[in-house]
Amino acid sequence: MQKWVGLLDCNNFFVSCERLFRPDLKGKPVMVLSSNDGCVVARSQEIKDIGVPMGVPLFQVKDIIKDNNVAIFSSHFALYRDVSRRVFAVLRREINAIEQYSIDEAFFVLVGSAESVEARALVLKDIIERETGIPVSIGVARSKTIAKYASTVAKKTKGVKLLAAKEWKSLQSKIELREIWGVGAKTSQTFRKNGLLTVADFVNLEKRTVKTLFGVVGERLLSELNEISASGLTRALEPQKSILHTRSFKETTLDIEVLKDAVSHHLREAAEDLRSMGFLTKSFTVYLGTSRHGDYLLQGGSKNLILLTPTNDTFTLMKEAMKAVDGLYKAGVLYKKAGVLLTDFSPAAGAQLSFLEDEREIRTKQLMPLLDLVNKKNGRGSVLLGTRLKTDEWQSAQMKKSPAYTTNWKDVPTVKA
DNA sequence: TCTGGGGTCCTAGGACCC
DNA sequence: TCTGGGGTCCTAGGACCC
Repeated sequence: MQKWVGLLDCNNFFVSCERLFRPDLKGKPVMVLSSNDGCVVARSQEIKDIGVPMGVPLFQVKDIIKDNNVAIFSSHFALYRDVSRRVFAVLRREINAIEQYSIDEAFFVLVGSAESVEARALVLKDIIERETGIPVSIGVARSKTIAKYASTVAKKTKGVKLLAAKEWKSLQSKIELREIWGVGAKTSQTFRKNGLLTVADFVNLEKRTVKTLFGVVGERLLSELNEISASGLTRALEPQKSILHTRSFKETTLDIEVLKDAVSHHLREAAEDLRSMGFLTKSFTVYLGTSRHGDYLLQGGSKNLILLTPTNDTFTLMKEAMKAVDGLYKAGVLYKKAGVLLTDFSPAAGAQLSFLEDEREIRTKQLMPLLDLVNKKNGRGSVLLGTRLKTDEWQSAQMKKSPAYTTNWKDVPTVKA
């Protein structure tokens, strides 16, 4: 029995989510923008065909939008996460072990002959599309990296592609290394310097040579491209290792109070995520950033804070975070971004009690679950800890956001008969 | 005028130790 | 006069991904 790796990939995922509730946009050009409506982060097939690249700033494609009557949406993550959850719930029901790799992709294992596995993949695609309304593609091969490539072929053909040894070998001299998952701009440049352009060039190298020139990453890539799986579905079982909350501001700011407002907002949300995952954090980082474009490029900074006792208590974290902002802040610098990164997790259940914990800490600790419950019921941010400025100076601009069709009762569509 | 946010893994280099 | 080297642990930052 042969063991295969499948990769399920949702087509133009954010666009497909928006189209679920706007069926009139099927077959029409649609884009989804990043926060602040800054760049294009998802494109319908029609937009890709016009030649709009991924990640391009919105202002550079204004004319194209006008000329082609493009429908535009601000990104709406609550909606995408909810649709994602539905898609992978169906996949999980059909295939017991899956490794969700991103909001719109998951790996899984299939066992059997090439013919039977391909037939199974076609059925899976059909079931998911029928039950969720989201179009998907499936790539199948003997390793994740090849399955990933197969899924790009699938998108251009009937939606499912199984790449077995013979066909894969015949393709190798036609596939550039840059097209391979894990080979970015930097790595492909290094490859080129060594005279390696295609997959065929690379897989013909000695294992020892690859290790010397390209390290463990290169070595792993070599075996993956030689149909020897270098990583199983291990990540499926491993807990998340960090939580990052950050956002660019609408406008730059000189004001430390605005920065504190933003940092405390991100910290509240990150701590809420942490609690919902059942973790404590022992180490976290506060970032203040400047614009990536302009005079203050290197003026930002970050501070890593190590806690005496692991915690998920918003108050305890907040105190430290505000001190960190005081330490990082430089007067006269135009800030454009702030964020919080939580790391070094441990399970909240059965955590050691600290003798240093005072009365207040114990009381607020009991408050946290209640706070999360209220916010879950009434929407994030309905009850807040700490002060909150009246300013929305640091918030992001979202001009084109779709209604919260699936995550907020007031936006649920009604059917009229 | 206008350029995202949320992740993972790896590596180089400093601090420290014997 | 002579002035090690190897190990570990940690962190910041790079590279990559969607």
